[in-house]
Amino acid sequence: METTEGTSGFLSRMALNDNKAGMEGLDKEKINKIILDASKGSRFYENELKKEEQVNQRIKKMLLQKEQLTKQDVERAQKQMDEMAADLERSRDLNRTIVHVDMDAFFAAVETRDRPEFTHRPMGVGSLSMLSTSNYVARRFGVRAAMPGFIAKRLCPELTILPLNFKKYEAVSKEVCEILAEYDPRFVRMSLDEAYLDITQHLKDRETWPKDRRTFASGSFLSRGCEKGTESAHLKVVEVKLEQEREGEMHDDTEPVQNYMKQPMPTAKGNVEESCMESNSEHITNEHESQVSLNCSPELFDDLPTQEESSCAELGHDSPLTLDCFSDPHQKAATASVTFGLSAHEVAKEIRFRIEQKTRLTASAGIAPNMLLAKVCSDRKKPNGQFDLLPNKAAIHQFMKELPIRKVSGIGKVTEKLLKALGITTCQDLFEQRAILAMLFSETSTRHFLAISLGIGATRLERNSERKSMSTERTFSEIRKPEELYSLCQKLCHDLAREVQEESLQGRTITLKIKNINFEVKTRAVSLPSAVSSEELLFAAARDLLKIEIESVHPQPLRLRLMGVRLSSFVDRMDQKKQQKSIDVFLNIGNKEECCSFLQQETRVPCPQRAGQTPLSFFQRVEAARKNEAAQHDVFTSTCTGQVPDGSLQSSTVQAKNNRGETKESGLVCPVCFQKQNCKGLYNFNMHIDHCLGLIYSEDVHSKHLSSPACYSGLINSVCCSNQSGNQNHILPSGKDLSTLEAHQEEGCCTFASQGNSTNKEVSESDTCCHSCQQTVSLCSCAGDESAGLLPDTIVSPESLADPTACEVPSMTCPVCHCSQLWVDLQAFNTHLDVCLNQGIISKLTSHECTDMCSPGVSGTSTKAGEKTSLRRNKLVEKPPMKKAKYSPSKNTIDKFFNAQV
DNA sequence: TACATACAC
DNA sequence: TATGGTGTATGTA
Ligand SMILES: Nc1ccn([C@H]2C[C@H](O)[C@@H](COP(=O)(O)OP(=O)(O)OP(=O)(O)O)O2)c(=O)n1
Ligand SMILES: [Mg+2]
Ligand SMILES: [Mg+2]
Ligand SMILES: [Mg+2]
Repeated sequence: METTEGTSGFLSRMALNDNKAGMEGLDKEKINKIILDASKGSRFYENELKKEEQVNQRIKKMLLQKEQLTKQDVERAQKQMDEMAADLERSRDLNRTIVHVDMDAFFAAVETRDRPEFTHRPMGVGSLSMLSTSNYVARRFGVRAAMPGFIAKRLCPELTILPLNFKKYEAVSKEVCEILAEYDPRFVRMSLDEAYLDITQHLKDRETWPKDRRTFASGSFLSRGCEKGTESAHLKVVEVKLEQEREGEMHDDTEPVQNYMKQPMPTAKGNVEESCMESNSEHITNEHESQVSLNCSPELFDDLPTQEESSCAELGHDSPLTLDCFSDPHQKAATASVTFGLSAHEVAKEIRFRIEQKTRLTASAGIAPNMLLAKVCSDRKKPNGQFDLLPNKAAIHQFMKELPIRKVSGIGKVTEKLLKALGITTCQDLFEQRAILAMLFSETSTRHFLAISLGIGATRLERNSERKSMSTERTFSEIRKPEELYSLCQKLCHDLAREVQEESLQGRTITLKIKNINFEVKTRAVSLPSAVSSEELLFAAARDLLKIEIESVHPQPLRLRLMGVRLSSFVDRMDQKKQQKSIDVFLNIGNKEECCSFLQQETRVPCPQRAGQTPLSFFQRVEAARKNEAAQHDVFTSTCTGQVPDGSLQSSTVQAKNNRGETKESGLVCPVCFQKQNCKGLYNFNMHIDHCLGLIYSEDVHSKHLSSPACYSGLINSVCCSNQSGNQNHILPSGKDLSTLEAHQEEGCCTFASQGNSTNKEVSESDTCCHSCQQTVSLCSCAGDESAGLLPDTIVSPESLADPTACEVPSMTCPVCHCSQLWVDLQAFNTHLDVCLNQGIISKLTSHECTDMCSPGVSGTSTKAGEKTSLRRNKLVEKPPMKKAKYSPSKNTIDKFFNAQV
């Protein structure tokens, strides 16, 4: 409060533009007042005030700190910053041409396309509770994304709110991406409606192209897009022949993009006039609006303010145009061809043109030598425009000089306010205050600020990195009954588990998020010793966290308005593969050269060199594996004496001893230790196998559909990982030792410790609990779903079975009925397993897995999975020294987005 | 590792 | 009546 505006700061800070008021919109005062009136007294508002106060405190502290800085401090910092700046300067690369493309009022535009009656009427997309976005007409009234619909309605009673159609947005997005890919196959999608392209190579290629490759038919009518086009009445189809570079033009623009509460008044966009302003003499930028050159939808012909001429003239300046007005606006077949030039500017125009042709939606673009600048540029001439920043230092400097820091991606509401308290508003200020900043902010922030102030950003597009977390959350009307809270929590876990499993992820950290009815948010997290993905284990953890929260306010009820569950700390792709596929390796041990080498390489376990020899039988392979295992860990002391008659079902002749010399009878036969197991159901059987394999039971067992021996993790994993960081053996927690565990197992548990060395009592932490009886971390007890015991989830997609010969399947022995046959192929074996399991569950052993594991350098170039390939490669790309705001939301699923507004 | 904050769309 | 959902980065303890 002391620092900036007075009361109700978060509302009053709105720096609204003045605007044609009246019918055309509202002015800033009115908007502020309406929003304030609508918010005042609400729990939401109270919480906003609270948060704002915290920020103010932070500012206060910061200023205090600033006062105490000595001259020497600052001088020293100045020196360091100058060095850093020089460093950054040296790293500046002006040789790339980056384009940022962003669709205009995206969701709203899609809706408008399909319901043209909203073209000129204020409209928002979402619900009365929350809007995802609004069209440009509505924006004149202050209606914004992330604003609740009911407040939007107060701002603009005429507002129509349309529900979300996420599938449509996805479809459109895909269409756009198809175009973008032609200019840069490695373009980076930042969200459904925007992407970065590096067109440097395209520009070179383009030079050599025949003209017709830059020529496009202008077919049926296009939406003239956003309301900006409202002013452009006359359809002009053009033949653009631009080979020359245009004169630069400087255009200053517009309101900061902000939270709706602080949003400046959206102008009715005087872009047209502005774009005709005389160009800056320093030729800093090129900018150009091309909507005029694009088509309009038919109904636009009726309205027509005519400030267009000047714009046309401007357009003509850089584009020799042939204007061809339609006489009949309803003649859909009218066409003209449009040829675009060779420059980056022309490329962006071409892209936008093609997007509009294809989708009937408009996009804006920014062209600059790096991502940071391109992003700012794309916003500058919105909607339906583009802004072009020349790749030289002078131009950039000029551009940055007046640029409000808030315009930069990554600088948001709070940072803006913090910096404003230091007298920093523009990027130039940011540069000038660098010494102070260095003293008050972290090195990371300081560096970031400095880079921004210099207009230096990433020049290499990094492929979206692998996801780090996945979550589901939901807002609801107050819930306070514990039963309901728990059941909601379970539902969330259910949903999350499904999606996690869809991506074959497993994570170790579960985070519960809650928001109480006062909008106070808390997160509570727990990290497990092993990665999980099942509903049951997620819920077991989340439930415990929730329990703590409920108890913490007891006897008051925990009154929530939101709950969410997140999974993170995913196991590394390779590690996961090891886990999931180790049974493959296990079964193939001694049989596949690659597997052997893999084993040797990863585990330093001596592996018999059997390449080229007769394939081993299943038993031989199992035995070989066991010997390796035993040699390494000296755990499996039992010997396999089992000799199973071919074709025998439920073989009762198998003899196997566990490490205490006990013999078990009846039930399923473990394919690893050959003990017959008395486990009730597959659930326990699976757990036994996992244990037998020596791996921490990592829960796949709960998965719904299916199963695969390929998922039994274990033997290999335990061998592979026991000496690797991240999966070390743990010392048994105090109070427990192996005998405790053994005693426990004596009590009827069918599992036994298989990991670690029994002599020194080292054992995997997870072994301290018995998974079979579901006392692991007490996680499973709540699931109560033992009957659903399934074999582990397959991580293997059906297509990976496409080539059953890739890994030979000689005489496999069914781990369930124990019959041994010469299977025709993998599929036959799997089919047998299905029948045998009689669970309606597909059990698949796949063939590629082994190969995949063995040649980690080879990315899965498989059929349609280009993405997995790129994800892999991503890690090889070195990070640019300069930090850019990283954001990879493309991982959202439709489901999730739907969730967003339901 | 846990948690809160800030930011993006 | 009613103020979202998903994901990443960073600072701090
Ligand atoms: N807080 C937000 C912001 C955006 N979106 C959705 C709706 C938008 O249509 C889409 C794209 O976001 P943009 O920031 O690009 O905004 P628009 O495309 O709607 O408008 P603009 O013309 O300013 O780009 O993402 C959302 O759901 N919630
Ligand atoms: Mg957009
Ligand atoms: Mg966008
Ligand atoms: Mg910003």
